[in-house]
Amino acid sequence: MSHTSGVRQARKQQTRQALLDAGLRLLEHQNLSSLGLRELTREVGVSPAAFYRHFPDMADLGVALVDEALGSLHTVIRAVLTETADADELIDRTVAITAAYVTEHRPHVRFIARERHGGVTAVRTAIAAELDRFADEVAAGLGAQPASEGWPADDLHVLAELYVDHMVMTAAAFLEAPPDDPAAHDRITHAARLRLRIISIGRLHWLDPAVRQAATRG
Amino acid sequence: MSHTSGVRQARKQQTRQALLDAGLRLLEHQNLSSLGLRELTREVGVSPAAFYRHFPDMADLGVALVDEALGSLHTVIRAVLTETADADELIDRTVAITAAYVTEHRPHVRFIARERHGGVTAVRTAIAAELDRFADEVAAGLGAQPASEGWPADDLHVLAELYVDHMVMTAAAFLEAPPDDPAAHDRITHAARLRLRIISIGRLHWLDPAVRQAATRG
DNA sequence: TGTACATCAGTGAACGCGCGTTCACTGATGTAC
DNA sequence: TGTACATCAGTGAACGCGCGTTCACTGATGTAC
Repeated sequence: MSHTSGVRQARKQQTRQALLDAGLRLLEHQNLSSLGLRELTREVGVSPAAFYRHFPDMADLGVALVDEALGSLHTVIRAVLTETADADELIDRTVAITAAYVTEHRPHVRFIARERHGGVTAVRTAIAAELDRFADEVAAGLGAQPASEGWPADDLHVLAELYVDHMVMTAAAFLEAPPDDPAAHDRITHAARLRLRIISIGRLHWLDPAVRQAATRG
Repeated sequence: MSHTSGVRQARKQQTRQALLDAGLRLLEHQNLSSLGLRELTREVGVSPAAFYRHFPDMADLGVALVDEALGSLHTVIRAVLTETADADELIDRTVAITAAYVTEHRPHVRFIARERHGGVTAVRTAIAAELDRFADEVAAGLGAQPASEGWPADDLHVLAELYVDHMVMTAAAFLEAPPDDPAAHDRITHAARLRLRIISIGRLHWLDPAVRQAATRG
């Protein structure tokens, strides 16, 4: 029978984690497609061949990093969506959580932003799949709100994608600012809230014919 | 006196352009940070050393590609903003122009999406600068509209950035779809219009206290 | 128009270097009895 | 508990290869007179 918690397994996991951590460190200033296998194992302090005990290639390590970066966010998103009823509070909490996530997981967020449209197909696909799942969860959350009455499911999903894209956009903005610049932090927070509120208001009046007509007059 | 239109200059420009074109071709499936100098000159059919007659390094070629990809869009943006008064028409034209630009300049758009958050600082900076200029132009256009009365300049700029980011987001969506898939094209067009309309409606009712209060009730 | 000299885009060879992958191996950990 | 064998994460040497950069060069184009 195979053992899953022995000393050997634990040590293997440690090395695997060291590879992921070192990868994230080295990817601060470069793309996954230019990260070298030897460069990575040198950083960790193992022989180049050791890499193959954990990943078949770099793309595979990248996919593991995607999971590490985004996998834990699903429960957070569901919690915020179900616990928060008030729209303004939801916006503030969403922006605050995004800011906190960037502060605490800066290298992970940078990796996602950098590889979302990067040159490694498997990684791009993995990121897109996670973001799609986020959109599904947000769509489910929106669908449960009274304000969504009269919305076609398709359009509700477009709206959910808009919120997700906006979250990513805000995370990227926090990323570009220096980590210890309160003024920049506040500016980005303000902008993110403003944008979310505009979308929220637009959403609420989407089905109001009088409002729609006014909107077309620009 | 230096000659700018001689046979020699023209031939030099041809080689330079061949390097840019080949670069764009090779960057379809990889990042700039992993594009090799020899790989590029091989594709063009010149010796590796010839590269240095045109660019000091790959980052510099990347910056030239940014200019090629985004430089010509400023006049387009200004034209659309000043010529179009009706909001719905502006939305439709913006989406149509975005779709056309992706169709006609697919490799350029892919390059921008890929390197916007990529590992080459000089290129990232150049892209950010161009997008900032777009936002300035959009902000100026919005400021000239009667619907912008009562908006602080800062918030108007946030709104302009939202429109620009949305344009990039839409371009990325067109990019991910197969080039010859009318159904996907229509779906993305519909989603892009819907999102722009929601933002447009939210913008118009931003300063309406009754509407804002309703929005916070979610 | 012709001639003598200057410019300079592109060449081709050479350099040292780090790369990804393979392989037989070692020795600590795990298993069976 | 002790022993004999199996497993397997990590090693270290070796391989062929393509890389970026340099340099003196060539020969077509440009300039001066």
